[in-house]
Amino acid sequence: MAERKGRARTTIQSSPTLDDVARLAGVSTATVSRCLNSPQQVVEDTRERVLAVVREIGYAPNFGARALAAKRTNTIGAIIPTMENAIFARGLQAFQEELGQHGFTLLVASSSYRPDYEEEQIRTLLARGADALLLIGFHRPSSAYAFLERRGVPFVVSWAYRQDAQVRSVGFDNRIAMRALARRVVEFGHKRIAIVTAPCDVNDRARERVAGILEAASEVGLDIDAIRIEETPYSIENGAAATHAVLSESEQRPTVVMCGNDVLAVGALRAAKSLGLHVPGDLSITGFDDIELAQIVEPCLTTVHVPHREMGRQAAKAISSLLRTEDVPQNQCLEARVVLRESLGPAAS
Amino acid sequence: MAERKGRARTTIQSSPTLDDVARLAGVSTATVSRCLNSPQQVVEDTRERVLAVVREIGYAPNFGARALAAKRTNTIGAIIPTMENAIFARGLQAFQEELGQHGFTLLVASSSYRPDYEEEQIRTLLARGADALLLIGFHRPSSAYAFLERRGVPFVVSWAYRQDAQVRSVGFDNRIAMRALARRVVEFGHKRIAIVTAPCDVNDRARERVAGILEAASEVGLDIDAIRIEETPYSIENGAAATHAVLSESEQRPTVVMCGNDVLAVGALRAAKSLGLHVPGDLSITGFDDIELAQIVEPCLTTVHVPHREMGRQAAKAISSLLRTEDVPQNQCLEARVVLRESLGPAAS
DNA sequence: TTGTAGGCGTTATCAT
DNA sequence: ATGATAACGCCTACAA
Repeated sequence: MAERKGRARTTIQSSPTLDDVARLAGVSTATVSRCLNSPQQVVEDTRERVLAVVREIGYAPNFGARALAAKRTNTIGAIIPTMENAIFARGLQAFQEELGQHGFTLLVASSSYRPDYEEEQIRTLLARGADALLLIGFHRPSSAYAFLERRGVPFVVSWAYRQDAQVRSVGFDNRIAMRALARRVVEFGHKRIAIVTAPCDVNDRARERVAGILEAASEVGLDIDAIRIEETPYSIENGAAATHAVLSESEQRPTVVMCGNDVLAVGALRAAKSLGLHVPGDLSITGFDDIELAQIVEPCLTTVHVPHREMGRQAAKAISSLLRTEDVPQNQCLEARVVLRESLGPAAS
Repeated sequence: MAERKGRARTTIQSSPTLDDVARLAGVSTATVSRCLNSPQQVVEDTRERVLAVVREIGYAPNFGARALAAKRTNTIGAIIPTMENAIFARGLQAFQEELGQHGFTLLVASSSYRPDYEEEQIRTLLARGADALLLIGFHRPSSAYAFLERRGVPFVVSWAYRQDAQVRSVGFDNRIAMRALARRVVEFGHKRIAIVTAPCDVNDRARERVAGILEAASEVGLDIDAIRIEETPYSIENGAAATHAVLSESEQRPTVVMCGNDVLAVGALRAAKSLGLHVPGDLSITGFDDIELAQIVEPCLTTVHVPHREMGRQAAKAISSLLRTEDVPQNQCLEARVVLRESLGPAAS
């Protein structure tokens, strides 16, 4: 059954190679290669002839062979914790656009927020020829850093920042940004704060954000130990569940739930709604990231605006100069600023 | 400046190779290769010794070299129109998961909804060693199809369906799905329909959906030519702008705006709000896709639920069997069903 | 079961 | 300006 239809498989014809082009153009493979890689080295006459053949037969250089021979690919690898929600989408898009400007191609992999898996992905991307890597955050086994060092792989950390000259970073200070938001929250009179965050053990951004909240709280003399911290992976569902737990189990209901990012905050919003709580009348909710979602939900989320696009762009520039030149680019700390919207209001009595 | 810090660059040490492993394990490269690719061919004793070395020095096979020698990569390429919003995210995720089960890796590229660019991406992915491709929709230059055929590249079209045995497809019938929704719309008494859709010239899914609406409309004797069709690329902003135009410029305001997908519909919702129109009291709005967003906005979107995950999974299975076996997989038409939610109500007077 | 050796498509170093 | 030719790292007949 379905014998006829399979016929196409029998006419398989593999891609044209440099040799094919060379033969058809009556030159050597070396010349064809030069036409493609350093056109100025070959006289216009032959060049045009060669390129005509290239177009005609639809020749495209074999990437693997090229990588093998040239030992570079102009490909940059990026390993992000998740592709499932929009958290990294905008930044990565900008990263890619800027890389394109510099003649690089992007290869993306996802680590599912698991450092061990990230290490595997690092190997995979390098095996695939990545010339350099973009990594998210600082937290990873020292074996991973050792590996990168041993191989001499240039890499840049983003979505976080430290002065640290050993590890290049282009990002923002998660602790300071979240602290700024928390300060606004306490200014609104909130004294009973709950935190819904991603698991902190393997996620330095989450950890820093929580630290920022605690810092602001202790600045105004709140009891740190009374602050309930609920950890759950980033997702709307999880945010709702965690918030639900926080709201229904506490003896003294918190007046504000500060979430580790907007995705969790949207979940928190949903939980509040399902409990019949009005936001921000009965309960305030805050997020982090300022992704598109933050302005779509109702009420709009008070959050921290992260300059995703700028960050992606600068990270690309850093990597590009790391690869092209000898002067090491500066670490960059971008500004993430608080955005007050409807979901934060005065503390309910 | 920054001389000291650059030192690490000088200790560059390239990746270990098969040769290294072979030498350290005291066997030939062939044996190492076998340990990795067909372990059962080598006796347990040597195998363990070899694998120990592999782990110890952190060997990872060079992908390009492997592709060059083996002429297959177990890599599947997917070219999707956009990564900017969630439209393809869920399906692609499932596609990837299922591919993983079958031992394949996914490589993604984006065509930005431009067929010419897609053709370039096809070449790129093949040059990078993709063994097969996943493409979205049927519309592309015949040159692209010719190219695929000439090269004998197995590929599957998804997000759309045709009986057509020449082109394998795993998807759903966009026209019929949207027609079903449109029938519900007219049942609600709507007679003045407006359509906000992605540009139809290069997008067969968009075209089919519009056709579905027109079909349902003419079934009940509505004047097709009176239906305003606004074309704009998928984005919330664009959806809002197009809807704004439709609502403010029409002499007779439509009672329902049917959008080509949920993203546009969310924009439409925003436009309605900014004009002070209550949804669905003053105006009904419908979407397509049933992405997460559809249930987050207020009011929730009436839309067509596309079985994204199932589609991704089945597409992966189809490609896998296309690659592994000789029997050609059946084309599959999945069901996309209408989901009634708050944004659709009886026609306003 | 294991080793030997040729070749995959490019780039880059020499010559010419 | 162009042409030979030796790598690049791996796979896979084929031989032993």
